[in-house]
Amino acid sequence: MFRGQYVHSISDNGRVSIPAKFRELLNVKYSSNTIIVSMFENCLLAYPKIEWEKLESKMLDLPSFKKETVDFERYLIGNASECQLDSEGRINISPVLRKNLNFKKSVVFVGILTRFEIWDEKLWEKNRESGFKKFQKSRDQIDEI
Amino acid sequence: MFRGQYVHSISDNGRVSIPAKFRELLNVKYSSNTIIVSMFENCLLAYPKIEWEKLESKMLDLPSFKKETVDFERYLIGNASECQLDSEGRINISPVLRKNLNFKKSVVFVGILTRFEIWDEKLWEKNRESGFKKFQKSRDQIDEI
DNA sequence: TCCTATATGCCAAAATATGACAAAATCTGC
DNA sequence: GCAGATTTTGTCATATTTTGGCATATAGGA
Repeated sequence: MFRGQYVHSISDNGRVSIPAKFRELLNVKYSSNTIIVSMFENCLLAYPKIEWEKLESKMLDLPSFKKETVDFERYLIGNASECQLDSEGRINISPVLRKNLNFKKSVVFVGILTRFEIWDEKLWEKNRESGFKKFQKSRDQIDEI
Repeated sequence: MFRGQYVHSISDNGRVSIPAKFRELLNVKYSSNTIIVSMFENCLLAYPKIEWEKLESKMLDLPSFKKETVDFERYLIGNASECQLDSEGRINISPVLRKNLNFKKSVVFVGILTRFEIWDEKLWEKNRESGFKKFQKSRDQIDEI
């Protein structure tokens, strides 16, 4: 499972290396070094290809011209890109995504079970306080655990 | 699958190159460099020929005198045109379509699984905020995922 | 038929992505 | 705390993609 936080720097042309722990998981558990990166709220969202394809196959069954489908897919698929890790475990993040999320010098990788997020470091730091508050609030909503 | 966003500039006479990633998919998966381009909401909608034909055959099954069918088909089929990519992977967009959609300097290609959209960049940027809101809303509607 | 506007083909420059290598930084076991 | 191993980062060369320019072809309108 993806877990924990790692801060990495990102080069001028958008290259950034995936944490070694995450790479190992991709190798061992998913036997693949392909991930799909898309946008979410204020951060990138990355899935191992197999996990992502589960999502896509569900989307293919949706009525393709219905407004909700289009809005959903235009955002989630329209911002997605497939990345192969290179020989040193790096990926490229497209100019569009970097611009949207205001990626500057460093980014934070946040592991979340079957996926991980990528945040601009500054924004991540800024949200730390409110993140804690949101966590406190969420505790009361989550009855299943 | 078509995924992600690419910004390309469009020449004065309406020539624009299809993103390399999309071209590769056309080659590898569809073994064809023919696409069908039609109009959609504020943007163009493009399908590989095979996908377009699937769509057409589904339409043939619709009740052909029903008002919704006629309205739907008249718009989607009536605006469609077939394009071959040239040797550098470019297509031409007719003056009529460019005028309708107000295509100026740059356009954005948005991959959506079996098809892709083409937007005027300015308009796409203007809609980014509301696009995110629509995505947030649609998440609640799409309970399969 | 000729003229104009648009479409097409070809070439090459500019911009961008990719791959390989090595230096720097960090982690690990002792 | 140290030595060796691993990980992360920076740099440069190369390949690919995108763009612009120009010449030619084609079609439609006067």
